[in-house]
Amino acid sequence: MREFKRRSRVLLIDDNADHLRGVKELITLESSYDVVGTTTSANIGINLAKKYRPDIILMDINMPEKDGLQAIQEIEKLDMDIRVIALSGYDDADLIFRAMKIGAKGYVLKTMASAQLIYAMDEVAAGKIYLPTALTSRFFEYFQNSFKEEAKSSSEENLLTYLTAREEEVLDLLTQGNNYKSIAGKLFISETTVKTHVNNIFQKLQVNDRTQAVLYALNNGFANRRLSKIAV
Amino acid sequence: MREFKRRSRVLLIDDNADHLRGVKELITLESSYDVVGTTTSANIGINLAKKYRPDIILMDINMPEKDGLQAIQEIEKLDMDIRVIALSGYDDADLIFRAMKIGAKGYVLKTMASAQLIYAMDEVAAGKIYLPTALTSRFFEYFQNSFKEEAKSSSEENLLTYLTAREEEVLDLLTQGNNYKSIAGKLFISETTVKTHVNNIFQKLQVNDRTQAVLYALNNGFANRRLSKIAV
DNA sequence: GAATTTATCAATCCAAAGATGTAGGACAAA
DNA sequence: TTTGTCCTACATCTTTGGATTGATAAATTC
Repeated sequence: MREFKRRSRVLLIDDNADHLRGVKELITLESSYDVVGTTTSANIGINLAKKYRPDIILMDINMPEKDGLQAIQEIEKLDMDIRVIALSGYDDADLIFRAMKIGAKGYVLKTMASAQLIYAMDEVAAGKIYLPTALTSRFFEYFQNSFKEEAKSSSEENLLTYLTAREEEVLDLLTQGNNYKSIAGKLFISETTVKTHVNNIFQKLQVNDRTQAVLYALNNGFANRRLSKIAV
Repeated sequence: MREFKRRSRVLLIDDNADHLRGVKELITLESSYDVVGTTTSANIGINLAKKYRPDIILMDINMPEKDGLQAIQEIEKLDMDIRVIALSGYDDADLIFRAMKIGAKGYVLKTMASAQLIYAMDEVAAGKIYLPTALTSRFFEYFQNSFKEEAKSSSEENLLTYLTAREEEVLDLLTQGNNYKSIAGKLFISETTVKTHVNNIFQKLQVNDRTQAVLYALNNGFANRRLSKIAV
C-alpha cells in the first residue's frame, strides 16, 4: 500500500515584510510545504492560525508590536497541534530558553542557511523538536546555570538540616497551610506541643513567624527537594 | 607563535569491567586523549578525580552500587572544572534530563558508534555541551512537558487576576514575609488599611490566612517570583 | 450626573499565633 | 550512670492576625 503524505501547511508571521516575502519564496520554491498564509502582525497571525489550522508556524519573535513569545504561548494554549518554530535574529540564551520553555518546537536564526530552515521544518513536521547544535549548547549552558545557584543554596549549610525529624514533619504541614489545631490533629499530639515544635523551628531557621518559616523552607529545597527554581 | 595543545586527560568510571576495558582501548587507540585512570567504583572514581584532576570524566550512570548521577553531582560540587560526560545504556528522557540538570556536559549512549563518543569528547573538551540530536529531542519533550501543567494552572481561571493593583502590592509584600506593621510602613498607609486589603485578598483567593495566601500566590505564578516547577 | 469601584481609615472583638519557662519520660551516647 | 537530645505537655502572657461593620474621598464607568 502506498501512503500519501499530505503536504504540510505553513503559516508565516514576521513583522518584517521583506523578510516575510523572502521566506515565503524560499519555502515555495525549495520545499514541499504549502504556505497557507503570511502576516506581519502577531495578533492577526493568531487568528489565521485558528482559521487555517496550519501544521507549522514560523514565528518571528523579535517583533515590536506584540511579543512573539507571547504569541507562541497563546497559540500553544489553543492546543491544536500546531507546531511553532521560533525565528529570531538573536542567539541569546535567555530567548532560546524562554521560547523552548513555552513550547516552541524549534528555534532557528534568521542568519542561518535556508537549508537549515527547511531541515528544521522537516524535523518538526516529523514530530521532533529541533534546535541547531550551536543553540543547543547555549541552551544547556543557560539551563545548567539556572540550577547552579539552587545547588549551592541547598547544599551549603542549610539551616533546615538542624531540624529534628518531628520538626520537619511539622514544617511540612506548615508549608501546606495548616494552622496549629490542624497540625495537632494530623500528628495526634496536643496543640501546645505543636507550638513548642514550631517555636523551635523558628529559632533554628532564624525567622519570626510561620510565613517566613514557610518561605525559608520553600526557598531552600524543602518539600522533598522536588521543586526547582528557574527564573523566567 | 605555535600553540601547544595539551593532550586532554580522561578518567573512566564504569562498573562493567569489560566495557571499561573496551572504552579505554578505543580512546587510547583512536583518539588523542590520555586515559589517566579507570575504575569500576563510583566512590573510588570521585577520589581519583580529586587526585588526578582529569579534564574529562566518562561516567557510567547505570551502576548498582552507587548512583552515577549522584557521583556526577558530587564531582560538580568539587568545582574543579572537570567535565563529566554521562554514559548510559538507556535513552530515557528522565535520565537525560536529570543528568543535564546536575551539570553533565554530555550524554552518550553506550550503543552509539565509537566515533560519536570521540566527537562528544572533542566538543566537551572544547568547552561545549554535547547531546546527540536524538537525545536532544527527547530532552526537550520532557522539558516542555514539565511546564505544561504549570502553564495550565497559571492560565486557567486564576484567582489572582481578580486582585486590584494595590492588593497585588500588598500580596507581594506578604510573599516576602512581612507582617501588617511592616507592610503599612512600606506602603505609607495605616495598618488598618493593610488589614482591609489583606482581608479582601483572602476573600478573593478563597483562603483563610496569610500563609495560605502566600502559598496560593507562589503556586499560581505570582508576579516577581516567577518560580517554575520541575519534578526532579 | 449617577452608580460603581477602589483606596483609605477607624473601632471593636475574638481567635490565633507566638514567647517564655518548666518538666517528665524515652532513648542513645559517653 | 550520667549526660544530652528529643518529644511530649501545660500554664501564662503578650502580640499579632483576622472578621465585621461602617465611613469618606477619589477615580472610573456607565
